[in-house]
Amino acid sequence: MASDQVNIKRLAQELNISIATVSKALNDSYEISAKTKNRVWDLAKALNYTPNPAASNLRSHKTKTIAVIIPDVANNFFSLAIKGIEEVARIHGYHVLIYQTHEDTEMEISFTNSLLNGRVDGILTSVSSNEYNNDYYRDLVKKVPLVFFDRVYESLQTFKITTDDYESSFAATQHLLDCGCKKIAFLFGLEKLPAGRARFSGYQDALKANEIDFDEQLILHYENLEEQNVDNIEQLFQQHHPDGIFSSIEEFIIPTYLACRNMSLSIPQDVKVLSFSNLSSAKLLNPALTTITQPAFDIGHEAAKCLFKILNNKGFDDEQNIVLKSTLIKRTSTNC
Amino acid sequence: MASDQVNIKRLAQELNISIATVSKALNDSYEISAKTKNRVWDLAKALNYTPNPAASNLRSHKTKTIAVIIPDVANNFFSLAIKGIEEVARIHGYHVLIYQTHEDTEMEISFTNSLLNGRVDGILTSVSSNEYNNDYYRDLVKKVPLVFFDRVYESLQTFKITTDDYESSFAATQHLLDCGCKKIAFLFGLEKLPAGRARFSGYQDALKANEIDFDEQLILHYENLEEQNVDNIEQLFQQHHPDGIFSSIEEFIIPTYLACRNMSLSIPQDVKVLSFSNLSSAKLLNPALTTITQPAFDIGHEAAKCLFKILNNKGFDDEQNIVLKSTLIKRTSTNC
DNA sequence: CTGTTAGCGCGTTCAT
DNA sequence: ATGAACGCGCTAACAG
Repeated sequence: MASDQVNIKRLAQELNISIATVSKALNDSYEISAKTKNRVWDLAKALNYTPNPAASNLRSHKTKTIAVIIPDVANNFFSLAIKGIEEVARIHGYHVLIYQTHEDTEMEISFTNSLLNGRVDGILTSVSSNEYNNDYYRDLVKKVPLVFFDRVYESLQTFKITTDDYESSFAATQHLLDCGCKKIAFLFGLEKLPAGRARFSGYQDALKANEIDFDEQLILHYENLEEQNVDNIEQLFQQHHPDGIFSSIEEFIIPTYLACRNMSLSIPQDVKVLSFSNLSSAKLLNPALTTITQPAFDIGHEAAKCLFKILNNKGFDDEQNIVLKSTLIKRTSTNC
Repeated sequence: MASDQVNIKRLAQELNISIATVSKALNDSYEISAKTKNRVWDLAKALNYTPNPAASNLRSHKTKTIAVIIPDVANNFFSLAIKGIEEVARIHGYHVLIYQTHEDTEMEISFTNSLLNGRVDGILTSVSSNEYNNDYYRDLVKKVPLVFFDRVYESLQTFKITTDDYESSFAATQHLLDCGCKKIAFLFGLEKLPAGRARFSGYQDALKANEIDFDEQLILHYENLEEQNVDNIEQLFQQHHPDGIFSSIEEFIIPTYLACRNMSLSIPQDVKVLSFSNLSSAKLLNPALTTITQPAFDIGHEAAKCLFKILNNKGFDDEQNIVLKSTLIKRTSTNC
């Protein structure tokens, strides 16, 4: 291991000047002569000097690091969002810490708390699926620069980057109706979060706008077990014969396909399927699947930009709420 | 912001004991009385004390942080690997920094260099696609605990976690032959890395074992532009009429599908397709697609475990080379 | 068992 | 324009 770490002390010794001078020179202080600066810079480069981050953090209370807290890295939406975040962070010379909560609220809070002692300059977070921690976050935003993205608590007046869940959900439902669907089932996920509820409202209101009665029976709630979802969907088909499926989360797609296969229902002839999805392989999905795709990368990008705005302005008392647009991607020649 | 950061000094004052005593008590030193320890712990808990990481890093030269350097986060393989890494890190109480190189060698080196000043205790890396930096890494492994995973330099005698690329590629080719293919095209990616070359060798040797002449014309090299790949594949079909496609990287799947669609070739009737892939939505792919799937999560898991073994033993001079098995997942009732 | 002291590497006074 | 001295928060050596 490098026992001969090069630090400003070493530079100072080699140049026969004081540590303070080296420090100032490295920071391009106006009170150092050009000549000295050059000597310092040259040697620093020659010796491959880089400042010790722990030491400068301790002094300056800046870590050049942000944290991203999300439910799951191996999720198309979040991995794309991270990509966006990482890109912005890199431009600002920042480092990015990743934490996944696995939808576990306690883990989420535990991670977050572990970041409050100055480990990071700011946090980007996409909360787990419930609002139990509303009070927690209300306090938290006073302690650390924090930007919520995608999964937010609506009741919190802070920085939030979201998508137009209501509008896109409305449009999606309208699309299914336009395609001739009369009985559209709604596969419900993220029920405890604004995003999930907004998607549900969009669905309901689109039905209303088309003077179609809302039918509680056509609503299916997400279960954590995949087989259970398949069973539930099959049962839904058997009992209520929907001619359209609108899934509010990506996790329902596979169960829907499996259920249809099991029941020999073909898509989109027998039933039209539309789902929220960020599957990178969406192009390959059965061409009958129309999707609503969120701009995951852009959300990460915007969220990070927002955080850096806060970090630079030092003032993070003013709320900001950015809403990005999702895209309805139609897959078939029949447009359904 | 919390200007009233609670530190050991504060604890010491409130308890009327010395800073050193508090420090020792917090670290459960044997030389502190149970009574004092409890007083300290209670107050620490009450005040929500957590040690300042920068300060303890500076002192102890331990950061409780590791870095992961990969080409791209939003890639099914790497996001799963990160998931595995993150899990192991969490168990050890470590933090995880993420960097993506976008296959850019300079960025890769720049990131890596930025980590050599004590920002992290160790690095997990999956190199970009060339061996230009062989010398660089040969020096690097002496400076910092480093584990390579998936994309490695074979010539480096260090810690490497890889998969059985040659064997699985051989098996895949054999599978296509068993399915009746006579002319199998090979879509070549990662050519400059051992993984890519091993996949190619597996293909070649399987042909040889079946006494089929290798035909240079059936090899297609990956281009960065998707449309270009589509064109190339179409041309391949037009000129050489392969009855099987073996893609050594996931990135060829979509172009292959598009080319087949454009040429009205149906899979697997007209042409059998087999590809390396970690697409999470693989289940949904055209059921004609058989895949070789790498244990991405396990690779991350093993790589991280390996790194922690190094960190704990302090001795990272002994090489270690773990090879995990990939899985051939058949999709159709016809097994092709 | 507890306290005093020193220093990790850096940045920031304040003198000179 | 340069340097001496202090302290960020913590740990570890050494006293007592």
